[in-house]
Amino acid sequence: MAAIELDAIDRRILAILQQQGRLSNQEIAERVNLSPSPCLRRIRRLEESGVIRGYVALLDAKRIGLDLLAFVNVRLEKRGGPTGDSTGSARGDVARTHAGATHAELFRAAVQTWPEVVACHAMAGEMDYLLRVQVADMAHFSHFVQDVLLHHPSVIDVKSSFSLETFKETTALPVR
Amino acid sequence: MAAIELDAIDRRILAILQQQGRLSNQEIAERVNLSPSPCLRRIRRLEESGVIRGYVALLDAKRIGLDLLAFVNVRLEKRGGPTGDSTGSARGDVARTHAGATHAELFRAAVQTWPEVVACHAMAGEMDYLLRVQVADMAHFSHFVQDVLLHHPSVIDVKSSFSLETFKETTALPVR
DNA sequence: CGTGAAACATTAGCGGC
DNA sequence: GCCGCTAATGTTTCACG
Repeated sequence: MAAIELDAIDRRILAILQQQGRLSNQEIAERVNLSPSPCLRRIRRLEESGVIRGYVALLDAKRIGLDLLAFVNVRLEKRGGPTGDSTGSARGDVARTHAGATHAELFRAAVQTWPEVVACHAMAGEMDYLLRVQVADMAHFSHFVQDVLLHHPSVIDVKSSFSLETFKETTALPVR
Repeated sequence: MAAIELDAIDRRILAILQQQGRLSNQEIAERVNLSPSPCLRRIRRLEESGVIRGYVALLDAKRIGLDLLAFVNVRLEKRGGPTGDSTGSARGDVARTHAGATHAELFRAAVQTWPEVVACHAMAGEMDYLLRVQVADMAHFSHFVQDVLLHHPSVIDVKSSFSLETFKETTALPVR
């Protein structure tokens, strides 16, 4: 996680690849005024250092039938595992079952397995987790909240907000 | 925006490209048990139909010094443009200045120019917009809120929440 | 950093199922 | 319609100056 030194050319390469991740090395080299080999060496260095995490295709959610985007705030049980005894823990106990998992650990593991949850952040403030949920329609969303989320033993309650329209959505981070 | 018919092979191709957007067509063809040409034809069809919006490199925010992720709820003025007379509008007026821009339009245009705002959604419910803001540290965030966001004539007030940790974050949508 | 050559990938045309 | 072959063209990659 050491901060990697980036010069002006590296930043231009990153800006380009954040917009068009499948450009050929030749094309990139041309745009940054380098010949293909040093350009490729820079790209490999950015990949190996972890600055570039990977390359992905972005899909159009509406065109694959995912018309509903919701943000769901989730509050979890704070003490005791779902099966274990939750009362009588000593002060400062991290809540664990005898299986050794806290509510937070169980919830985070479950989140990984739910494909409609595309992002999950632990939040400062009153709500524990913020989920970004992408589903086909309100019927699917309702099913997800009632039968999946609220069914999970660690979840106390949820509050949902719905996106009416997305005006900006980019994976490109500002590279200064 | 017509829904495109996707068969099982199309869905496998999409699943692969959502994970590894720079795989060669040959490699993808092998994984879906097709020869390169029909595989490429399918990919081109998915690109041209707009199911695949594009290809991007994903960067590691921490490695480029962006350590703070915030979600900002923004409430806007509802009536009147920022310079025009806002009182005495007939009922049902969409609030416009004589320049012809509503508060919402001005705000949405401004959002496009702010690189730290990586997403902006119009939300149902009490808050008008949800922004995802990616910055280096609290000093930058504070500057952004005080001098940029609150300085904008259409913004009434903002509420910020901070991500402590991100447990899941994927651009891959479930392709059923 | 750049050059060049070998290895590899893409893509259009055509025949077959 | 959709698949797969072939062959020409373009791209990546690496040893070396």
